[in-house]
Amino acid sequence: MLDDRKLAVLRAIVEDYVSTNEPVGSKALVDRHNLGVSPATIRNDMAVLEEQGYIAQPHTSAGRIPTDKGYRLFVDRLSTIKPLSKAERRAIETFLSGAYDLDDVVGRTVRLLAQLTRQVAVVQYPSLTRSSVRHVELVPVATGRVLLVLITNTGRVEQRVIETPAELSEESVGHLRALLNTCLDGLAFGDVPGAVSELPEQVSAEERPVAAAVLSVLLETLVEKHEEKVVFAGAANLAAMDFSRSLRDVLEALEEQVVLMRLLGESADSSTVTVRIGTENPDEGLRSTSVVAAGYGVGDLTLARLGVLGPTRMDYPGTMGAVRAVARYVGQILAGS
Amino acid sequence: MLDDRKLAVLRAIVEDYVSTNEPVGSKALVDRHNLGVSPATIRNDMAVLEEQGYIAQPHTSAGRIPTDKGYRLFVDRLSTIKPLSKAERRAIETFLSGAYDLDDVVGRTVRLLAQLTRQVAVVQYPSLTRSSVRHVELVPVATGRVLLVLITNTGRVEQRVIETPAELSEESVGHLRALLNTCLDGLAFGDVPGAVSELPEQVSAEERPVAAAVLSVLLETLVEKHEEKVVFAGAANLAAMDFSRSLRDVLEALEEQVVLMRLLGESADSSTVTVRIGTENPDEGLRSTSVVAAGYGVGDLTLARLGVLGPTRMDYPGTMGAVRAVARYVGQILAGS
DNA sequence: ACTGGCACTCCATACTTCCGAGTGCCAAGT
DNA sequence: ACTTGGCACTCGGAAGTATGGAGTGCCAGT
Repeated sequence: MLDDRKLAVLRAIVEDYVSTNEPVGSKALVDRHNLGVSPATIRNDMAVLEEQGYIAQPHTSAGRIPTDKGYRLFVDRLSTIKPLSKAERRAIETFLSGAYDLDDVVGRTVRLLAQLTRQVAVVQYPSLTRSSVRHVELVPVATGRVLLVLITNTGRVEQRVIETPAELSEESVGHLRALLNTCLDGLAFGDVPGAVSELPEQVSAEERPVAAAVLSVLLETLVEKHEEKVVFAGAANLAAMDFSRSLRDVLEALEEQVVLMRLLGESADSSTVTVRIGTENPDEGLRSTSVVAAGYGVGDLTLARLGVLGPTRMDYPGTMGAVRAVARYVGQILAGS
Repeated sequence: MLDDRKLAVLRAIVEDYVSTNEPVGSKALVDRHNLGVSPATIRNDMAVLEEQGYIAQPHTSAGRIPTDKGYRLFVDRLSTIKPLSKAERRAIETFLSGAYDLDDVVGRTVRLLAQLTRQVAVVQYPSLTRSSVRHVELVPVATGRVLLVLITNTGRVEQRVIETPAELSEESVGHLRALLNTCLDGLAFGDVPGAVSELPEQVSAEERPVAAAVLSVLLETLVEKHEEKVVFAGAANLAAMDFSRSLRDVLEALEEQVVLMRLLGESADSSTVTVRIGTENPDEGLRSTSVVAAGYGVGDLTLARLGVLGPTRMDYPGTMGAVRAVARYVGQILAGS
């Protein structure tokens, strides 16, 4: 169907169009890439490619630009992920190694990725559900109020204020805290509900209503925070891009947590880089953008995802390289802290 | 210098220009506002206003638009803050009252304000320096590592991992924790350094190096977090605005924490609404924007600031009303939680 | 199967024209 | 001393009109 030369032509069109942002014609192609044939031949190939839907012309008598389908083929078969330069790797390392808590790691990562790719970077906080309990803390903050602090093995800290139905003595709190920790320490979050269900029987009758309140909030936290936290950076880079849809739509989409979540996609198991191109994107308003994403985590465990959003006209090999590299480094940082 | 009618003319020009976004001419003025005079008279007044620098014409033979100086006069003397409608007040209340922790309060507030004003909203987290200690928690997370959690009276939680120089027994941690809390509980952050300096003498010799490490990190946290946290929302609304400077500059400025901080300005004592117009703004790149800001806090205590950023061509009375109302409600919410 | 030639299309750009809103100024009116 | 109507003038923006060039499709020739 598509012989080698036609594929080469498609690759050349993608590369040229990405770098120049102008529809590329047959003559320009033979000039810049030394295919050993004449423009006329290329034109025939281009006609075929167009018929198959890989490229299109904005107007009659203009050059061709790749379609989403064209980019897809390019990403799948015609390109290889471009590794970062030494300098870039070093930059990542120095930039990320200074972080001192999870917020800081995520913040630095998202800014780094935005700067590296000159696009919009999106980073998801390590998932609660895939984390495990490192410590539970109960702190009385006022009469009738207790603060629940939940610390995960990834360094994430969640807090919730609990209204206790009954007055609570200092030692009851201590007792409950000890109980919770012995019961939950090291437990994966997914296993917490099961473990928790047996707890109320282990406390005295008078503490039981309080314990119940605490536990219900604890479970609620696990569920609610299941809708994960996502941050982005590099919106300024959007201004330099040119969308067919208005910039406003894209900005709006970015401010919706839910959309951001969907955007990164459900985690593929490993740390492979996934690409979603234009209309492959589920969200209206992001139909003229592409997303390059990867999972990151410690060891084999994928904790969350991060990625980059840009125009479909994007340097895929370079972006994929940056995303992959950053994902790996973040994993290392998390493992080390 | 400027008689009443000239002021009325200026007010009319500002109002018309804000609502139509087109330079306003003498004829349009007399039509829309019933000043009892002829266009020619208005022209004379406009000539004076222009000479004084309150208005300008984009090109010869175009209508006039207000200058920054003109807006300034308008805000100071020609307008009154517009109170919100019943519906808007109710919307604020229902939207904010569902919040369950500080992050949530701030997040809801910033989105609310952006939606209400259709501009970019900026909210600063309650300042640490003006807060006081509600509780200090020490949690051993691994051998040689302790997590320091700091809870403020505003519900803010800070955490830091501390590398302890020596191994630390469970009871040492408990001891240190108790010591810290009795010493610091309820203390304003500004007073913490003084109180802390006497602590090392109260611990046994073997615990002293650990205590020193903990204390140094504690103080460091206070200092570092002095650079406050600021969030913004509503960037999508920027797209609808028209800047003389490029949108990119504005977006870039917004992503700089430092700039955002400066943008809200040093806190005026009370909750009065302050306005900074165009070139009054310290930052390059925000020279064509105006900022409407106010402090918020509990009772008389101003904890932080929040505000709105938009084009100089802005509905000042309405925006000031929204900012003032939201600031008050947030104060109430914080006081109640 | 490839190539050179050729007629054709059509977008961008630049140049012109033209209209009207708006101005400044002046002399006359109150 | 203001205010007003009149008038000539300016200038930006819209609409219309070339013009050129890049690119195409097709065809006949190698």
